[in-house]
Amino acid sequence: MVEFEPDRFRWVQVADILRQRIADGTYGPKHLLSEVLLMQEFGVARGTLRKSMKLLRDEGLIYTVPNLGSFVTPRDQAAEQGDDSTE
Amino acid sequence: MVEFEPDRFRWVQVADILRQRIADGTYGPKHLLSEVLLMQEFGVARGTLRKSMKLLRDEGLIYTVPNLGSFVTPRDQAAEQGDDSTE
DNA sequence: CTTTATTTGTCCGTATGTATG
DNA sequence: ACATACATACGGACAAATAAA
Repeated sequence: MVEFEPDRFRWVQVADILRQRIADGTYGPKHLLSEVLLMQEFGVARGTLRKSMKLLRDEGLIYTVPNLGSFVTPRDQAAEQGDDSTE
Repeated sequence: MVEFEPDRFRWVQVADILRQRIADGTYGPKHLLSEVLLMQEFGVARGTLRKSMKLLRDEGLIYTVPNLGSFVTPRDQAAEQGDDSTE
């Protein structure tokens, strides 16, 4: 459960937590940011979470594929070159 | 087509109708409660119908098998012995 | 074994209504 | 009047499992 400060808007606090997780590396480039899971985790409504997601999307931290999900934007796409080939 | 009262939520009214049909015997133990068919019959969205189904499932009136369908919970499982349908 | 159809599970996008500050 | 926050309700789209041909 997440503690929310009454002074700051919830959707701002949620966005702040998500932003930190992205910077922290908790959410990798392939991590799915599901609205349903996140709204359950934070205990907020969908509209609230979507507002947070919109902020992160506006910042370029995540990108959303309609009917699929939202994912973390890779910081360096070129880094994929030197990586594997097993895929 | 089903008439919905504006005062009560649709998913509650749908659940009420389905509950009555189960008690009525319209839906037997082997009857498949298809989401697609029911949403077409009641003229509601899938999310609405799924909410009604969740309520009935929570009440124990129906059970849902993933990727298969939802069925009416037999009141008396032993009754299946002496009872057999033309199927 | 492959294909097709059916069904549930889950995802996002959108709009509306209600309550609160 | 306005923004926040929640719940309801609609729609479309994709994935996975099951059953049947």
